[in-house]
Amino acid sequence: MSAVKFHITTRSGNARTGVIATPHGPIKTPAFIPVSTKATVKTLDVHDLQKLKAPAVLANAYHLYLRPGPELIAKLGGVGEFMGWNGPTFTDSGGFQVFSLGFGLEHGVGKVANIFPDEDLQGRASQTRKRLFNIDKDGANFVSHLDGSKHRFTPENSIEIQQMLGADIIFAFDECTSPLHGKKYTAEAMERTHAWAKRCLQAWTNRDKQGLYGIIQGGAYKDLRIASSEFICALDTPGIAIGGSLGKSKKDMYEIMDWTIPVLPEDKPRHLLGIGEVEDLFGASARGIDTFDCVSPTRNARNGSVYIRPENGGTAKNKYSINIRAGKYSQNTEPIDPGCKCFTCQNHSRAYIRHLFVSEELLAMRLATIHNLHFIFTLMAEIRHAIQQETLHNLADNWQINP
RNA sequence: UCCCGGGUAGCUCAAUGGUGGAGCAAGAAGCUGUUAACUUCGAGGUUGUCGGUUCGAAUCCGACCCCGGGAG
Repeated sequence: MSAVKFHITTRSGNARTGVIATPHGPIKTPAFIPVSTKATVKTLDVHDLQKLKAPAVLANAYHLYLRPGPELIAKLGGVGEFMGWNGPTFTDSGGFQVFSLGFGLEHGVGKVANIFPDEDLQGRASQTRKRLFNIDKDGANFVSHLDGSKHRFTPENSIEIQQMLGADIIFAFDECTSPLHGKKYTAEAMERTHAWAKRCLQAWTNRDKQGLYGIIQGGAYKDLRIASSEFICALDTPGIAIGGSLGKSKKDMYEIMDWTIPVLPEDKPRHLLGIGEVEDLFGASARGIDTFDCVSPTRNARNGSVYIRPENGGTAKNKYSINIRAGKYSQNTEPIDPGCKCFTCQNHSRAYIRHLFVSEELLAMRLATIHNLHFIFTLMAEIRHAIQQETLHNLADNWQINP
């Protein structure tokens, strides 16, 4: 008996709408899942999340393992119960931290294009910091970023931790690579991820309560992506995630999706890890992605970057957000995004939000987070509606996007 | 009126004869499975004014202006 079931409700081209049934309720797809790394969507409480109609939240095994510990969370009823959230929950495996606190920390890079296409590892040498994770064949040793204590993750204990955390959807322990990794290393990491995925499948015993997603790797290499897709799909997990490096540009990212998605079975939910920005949500939904998670809306909100529709004052370079700290908003009485129905825009001006940011008032981050998540959830609802109406291209045109 | 101290970036202050700096503020950019209320960057100056000494003055000298404190 599978804990996670998916059925498609409509199709339009490669895009589809559907419902993922979880033990804590349904998720209408395509859906954006906000990140609640340490069992909180930063600055918000669960009442906010309910009012915003967050479809689910995604917490993190590495962070919750270090603090407060999976035993405690298990004892207190699992991560959802612990944080007072009664909707669906996901946990990430800690695989991303193997990368972000290992290679990523050492070289100052992420999984997507935050470098110039011709920049290489040499050019990044000045940004090196000491890595906290060291990977090996069977897992990864790491030192806690909190207190320097030594720990080890393996596929088996990642799954065990995630079973203790008790989220509805859990992810295989994988190795994420960066756009800076060459094909040889990316292939090694992929093979390791495949071996680990089999071990995760073995270790996954709580099948009637939690659904496991396998994770496809392969970087920006077509043959690797296809091979990885075939391998992971053959494991027959309840869901499939696309992880790893998504290249050095949005074009690369879409290319990777175009290689990968045709290999995937129609009847399983597809999660795109760590994406997205506004354009990405269109492009990936149009290609048949069902769920996303990303820190971008919440982190950007806390850093003063708030989302707007393109007609409301964006620049050619940045059509979908403004920097609300900018001096030019000091007397601006409009809401962040005119027409937005969120609490923040219904009640407060750009001038006030700017003042709160400039004054380093905590409310700034909360109001901005409410806005950005409302914006993204509204966008996802529009995308679902457009898929149902077969008008996704019109919607994209309205948003000045070529997905 | 006299005495003392001071006047350098928006603010608080360094620099004691040898190319005027810092912190904060202000400005801009960035952030994609959160080590992130984070990171990066640029700009900003006739050193109160006028004169003098000196190869060279924020620095020494004189006058004046302004601020603070004290005396009468």
